[in-house]
Amino acid sequence: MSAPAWIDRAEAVLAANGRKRGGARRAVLELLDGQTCALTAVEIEDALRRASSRAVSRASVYRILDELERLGLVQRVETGQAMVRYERAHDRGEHHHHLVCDGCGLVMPFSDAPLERAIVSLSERVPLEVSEHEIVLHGSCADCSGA
Amino acid sequence: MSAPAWIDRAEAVLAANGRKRGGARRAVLELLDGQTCALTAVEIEDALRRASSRAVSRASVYRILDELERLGLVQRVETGQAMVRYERAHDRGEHHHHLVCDGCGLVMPFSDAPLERAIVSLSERVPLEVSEHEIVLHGSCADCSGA
DNA sequence: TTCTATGCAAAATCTTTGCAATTAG
DNA sequence: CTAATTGCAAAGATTTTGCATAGAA
Repeated sequence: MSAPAWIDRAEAVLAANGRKRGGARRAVLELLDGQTCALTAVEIEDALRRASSRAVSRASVYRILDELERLGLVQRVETGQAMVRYERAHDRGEHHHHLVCDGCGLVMPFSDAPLERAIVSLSERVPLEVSEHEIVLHGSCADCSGA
Repeated sequence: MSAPAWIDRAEAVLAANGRKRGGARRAVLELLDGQTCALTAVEIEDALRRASSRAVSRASVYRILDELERLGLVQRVETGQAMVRYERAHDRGEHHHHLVCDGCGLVMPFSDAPLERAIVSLSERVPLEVSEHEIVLHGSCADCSGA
């Protein structure tokens, strides 16, 4: 899948921008590289603290995420849950969006080719030079619908 | 357009839920009814303070928006600009999404039938009982692209 | 009267900054 | 040695809550 390892590309981009390596950022990159969906800054901090990897201060998590976002290495995901979520920027081709259960807060990824085509087509007819798009479907997951 | 006046429907729903009328909420409803796109809580507060209408405290604006949202009368819009935006819930048929200029923060509405069809179709194939969906296209507006 | 609506100010959250110490190149 | 990286604590910004008063039914 991410053969050219996203994490390697990230390090390359960082180096190209005159950045030096740091343990905190490395830990964040490794964590994000292993995720299948978006995490909040707090979830990232907690995961790093627990997962033995290496604890990283809250402020650093924010600073690192902010920087990675500006460099296009991670993408913000607004799920309408008060906290912003971040995830690895997708390599061309793999691209997903999110399903959010308003009952329990569960966030799941999904992707749909027809939808992507509709977006691409639309992007050319709109008064904005589109660079990104985000789609979030809200509803009730199986567990919450049943309960 | 909104012949059955959204504002009247809102008052009806509120009454049906045992709510009493209040000047602050009325002012918020009137303001939202006249908007073509989403506003933040602060923008709403400022608009009311200036527009002579009636000043409403920040806390009340939040409480009112929160309540209107739970009753399905207004919809939250996450534009990735730190503050949540709110707008009148759309009557069936008219339904729009948002274009956000990451350069200047401009937010514009747009709608696209093919995209809506793709969403509806997709909603039936997803592991979530979908009740809402939100689409945000990010990019650079004419002014910002030129400059 | 009784329950809702509001304002004000304090509190809670999430995020950003300032500063000093550390570390990569 | 110089500039980037981090942690910690303080500061900011946005949103929520507690409490007392005013208002609608």
